[in-house]
Amino acid sequence: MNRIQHTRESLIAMLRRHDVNPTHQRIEIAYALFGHGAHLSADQIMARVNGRHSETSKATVYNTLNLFLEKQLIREVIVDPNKVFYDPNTEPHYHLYDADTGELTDIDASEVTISGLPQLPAGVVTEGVDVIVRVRSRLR
Amino acid sequence: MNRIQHTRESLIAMLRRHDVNPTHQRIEIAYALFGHGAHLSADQIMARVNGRHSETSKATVYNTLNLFLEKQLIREVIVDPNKVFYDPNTEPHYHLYDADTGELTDIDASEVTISGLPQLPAGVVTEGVDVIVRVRSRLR
DNA sequence: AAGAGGAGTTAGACACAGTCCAACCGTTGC
DNA sequence: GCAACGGTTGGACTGTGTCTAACTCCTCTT
Repeated sequence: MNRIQHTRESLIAMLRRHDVNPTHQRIEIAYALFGHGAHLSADQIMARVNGRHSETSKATVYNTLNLFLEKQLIREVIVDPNKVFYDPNTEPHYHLYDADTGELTDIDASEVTISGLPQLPAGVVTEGVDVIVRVRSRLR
Repeated sequence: MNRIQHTRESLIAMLRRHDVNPTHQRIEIAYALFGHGAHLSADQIMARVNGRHSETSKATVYNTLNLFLEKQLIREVIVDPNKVFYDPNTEPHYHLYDADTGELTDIDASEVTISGLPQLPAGVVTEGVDVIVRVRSRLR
């Protein structure tokens, strides 16, 4: 996995490239998301951003995440009924979800091929194909 | 698509086969789910069951859906961040989700092949593979 | 027939993710 | 200095889903 080193400057440049005004809070949130390549939920991001003292409000976190989504900086991963994960990796790839630990891992798309998907009706545009491999680690 | 005709008796038999005590409410909910082959959310099921007069409480609907899940009568489909769909079809198959209409359609699994999924770590058991083709019908 | 017991159901309170809104803040331009 | 505007904020609000303690219904026993 190619982990990129993100400096404050490279993050700002990235925001600018995606037409996002780099404010203090947005840089903090971008740092939380891109700093570690992990998949985080909104509340985990809040916790990271407000680590020492509370600095950024819940509204801003949600506003920013939705802005990042819109501007295609990040991706939404819907695997758990009670929280959405945000994925800093926008390259096409798939996911492995462990329902017991709640951990979400990437699967490289280049290794996987899907064939035989049906023709879509006219006027319909594909947004993407999500593949989620669901596993359990704990015995039951 | 093979649509099966469900009589009250066949539903009761089905519940029994899956080790579920067939009470009045459970039969009603099973009827709502299996009567039409559609994917419904909990509130849609509530609306169907309580069509004329309110008969079944929210708690019972959720209890029953979770019981059905546990007993493998139905499957959960997580595609929308703010509601879970319940799928009466437990055969392996995939889904097409239209984010604009909120409609969820089946894709026959026999036509689709996925190859190249990575080896899983030891002690981890695959629960299933979800494939969701996300589309938009509305122009933006 | 009466009562005990257990499974199932219920209303309503609750938990929690996410949205909305109106007030506020900070920067820029004049 | 001050207007304007984008961004942020707390707090109220919404909607799914869970919890709980009381209640109903059915069956079994005597």
